[in-house]
Amino acid sequence: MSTTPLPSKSTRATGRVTLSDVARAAGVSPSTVSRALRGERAVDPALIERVTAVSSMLGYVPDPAARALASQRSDHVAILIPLLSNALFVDLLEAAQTTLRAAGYQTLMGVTHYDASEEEQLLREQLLHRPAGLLVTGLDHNLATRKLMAHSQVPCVHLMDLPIEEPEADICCVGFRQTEAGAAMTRYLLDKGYRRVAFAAAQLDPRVMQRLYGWRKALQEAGRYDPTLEWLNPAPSSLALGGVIFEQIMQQSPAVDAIFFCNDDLAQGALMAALRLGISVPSQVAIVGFNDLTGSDQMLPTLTTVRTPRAQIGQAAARMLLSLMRGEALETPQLDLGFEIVERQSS
Amino acid sequence: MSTTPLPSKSTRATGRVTLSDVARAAGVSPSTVSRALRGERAVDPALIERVTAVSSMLGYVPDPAARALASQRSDHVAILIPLLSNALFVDLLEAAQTTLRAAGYQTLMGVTHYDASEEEQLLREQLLHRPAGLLVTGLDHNLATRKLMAHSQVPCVHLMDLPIEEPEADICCVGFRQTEAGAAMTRYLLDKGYRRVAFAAAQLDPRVMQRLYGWRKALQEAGRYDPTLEWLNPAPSSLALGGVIFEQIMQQSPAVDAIFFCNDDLAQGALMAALRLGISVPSQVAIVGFNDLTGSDQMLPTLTTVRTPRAQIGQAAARMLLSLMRGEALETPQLDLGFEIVERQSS
DNA sequence: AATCTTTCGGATAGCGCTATCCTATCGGAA
DNA sequence: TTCCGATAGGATAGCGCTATCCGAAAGATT
Repeated sequence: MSTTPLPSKSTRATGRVTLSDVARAAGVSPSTVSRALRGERAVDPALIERVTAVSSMLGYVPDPAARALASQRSDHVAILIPLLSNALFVDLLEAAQTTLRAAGYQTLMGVTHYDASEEEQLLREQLLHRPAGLLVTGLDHNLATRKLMAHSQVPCVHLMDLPIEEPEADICCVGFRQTEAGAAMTRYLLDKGYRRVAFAAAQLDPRVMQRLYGWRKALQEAGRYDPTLEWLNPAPSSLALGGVIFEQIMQQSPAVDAIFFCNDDLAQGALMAALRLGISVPSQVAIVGFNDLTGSDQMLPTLTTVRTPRAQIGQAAARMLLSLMRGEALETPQLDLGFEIVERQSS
Repeated sequence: MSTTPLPSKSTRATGRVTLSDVARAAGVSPSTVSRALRGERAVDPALIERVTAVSSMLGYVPDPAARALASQRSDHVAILIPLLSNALFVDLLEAAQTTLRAAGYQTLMGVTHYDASEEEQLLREQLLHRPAGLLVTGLDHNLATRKLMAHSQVPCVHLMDLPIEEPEADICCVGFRQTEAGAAMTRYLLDKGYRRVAFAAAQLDPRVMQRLYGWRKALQEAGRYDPTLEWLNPAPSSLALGGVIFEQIMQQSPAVDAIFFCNDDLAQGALMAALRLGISVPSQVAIVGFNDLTGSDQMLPTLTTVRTPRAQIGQAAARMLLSLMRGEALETPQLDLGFEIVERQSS
């Protein structure tokens, strides 16, 4: 007998502690280790303890790739958001990721840039990794995307939006009623005595449009709707654009006494423009925004806005997804986290 | 013979088009398909063409999990950044991710919150997925993290920072000289005639400290250094904090005629505070920032700042990493992308 | 012409884990 | 007591791919 028992055929050893190592050391079969560690089926508590002990003693860590290959499910959760340049989505992302990570999942982020076909392509790429779950922003997706989601059988939670119609049982989402929020802010302004309340928007994604509908509804109900009060710009939202839109409105509709911007960045830009132009806010014109983004409480005057529970939405959606992935039934498939009007100096 | 040739033992069929399917259809061996599709070794061009054709006809897509398991390398690239609440890092992330995605890699993002042990833990989790590459912010990491990186053998590029000493051949990074940038901005202010130039900082990460050193050096060279001009606050950076710090400085050191904030968010907060307090910028005191973040050109007055090439850094780092992952030698392992002083109204 | 290299396709053993089937054991019902 | 279903551990065949080893053919060398 030589020192080398077998030629060993240059086996591709990786030096990793494997499940079989644990099984051997614990004197049980690989199946048992696998089941004990995952809490699958019923395993003798004493065995579970022994396996756990041996496993941590050997420093065993399951290989996600092997697990994914064998089970056809990875430990990834895919998340699709429109932009990273909007703090709203970044907050959503961070909250969701933190929650998912604590549960042992890795986040695969995709940025769609509000482009339906880019969204489709991103989803396709993400599905290759057989994610255990899916978080997507909004309820509007092209047909191919919806088919991919349905066909993949991956549990999915939608962010930010709720179905406009009555609850559909088969769709899970966490958000708030954008239309209500738009209407509520508008009513607040009307209640404060403003009579010509303009609505200024950019980006024009579905949620912005819903806020617009809310504004329209509130004005119509008050008998104060006027189409010339709508200022819609499809360009991406930014502070600079807010300033530009503000100047336009002031020039072309001097009778406007309040402007409801669909997002705080536009409103902040408008506030800066007002300072620059020497237009007094709110005495000459009130300015309000949406989302309560960073800095809105630092403006001069401070900005009245709608506070939206982004972090809570991200976290709640992640939790809901975790439930779905565990196969649990949801008590509330459509979760409305509400909003809050934050009154500050600009109105 | 019945219609079922074999009991088939309920084989775990997944319905997926596999590499073997392609091999069979193309009349070659699996090895050849694998090699042809990956461009590995030398394969007859005619065969490559046939394999490619068959593969796309069948709609074959390689399974990343199987690939990762067999090759011990996934198609993930891990990226570690300190925060998502700072637009700087979000820009970095987006640029890197876009570049990596175009090359077929998925990004695994980790947010360290400037916490060394959280960084270590995140890296550990990411390394489980055997990433093909690694992007990390900064050059400062705790020992365990550095060991993990070295031990893992994963190609790594560092972001934002360059080694202070002369180039070290074995470390790859893309960034600019923070110290130089700090000194350059300070010299700019001195050249403009400002005499008591304060430095105000928060967060105090290594890059902020280097800017501080640059400021010190420039002041010392001009014979104007005074320790009471340093305003260092370890709290997280924010607009609100910028306002607070500004008020403090104005109260306690009224002779200061210029303030160099280590980041634009602080400077923006200071500008808003100045408006609120009726302090005129720059005639009473100049305010300058760093990074040229969104909104700095919209302030009143517009903010003088240092423009840093974040998107370019993210992209260049991703490209560098792609080279490393291909095993190519780098011509410039330490890439200095410079900075630019943007003079606006606030100074 | 004979030998030595390269070059390039094929065969196949894993990579580390889970799903599935089997089997032994143990109560409780008949 | 006998039988049956439930319970829980074990054995093992893949999951889909790549790394490695082979070997035949073609070119290079003497």
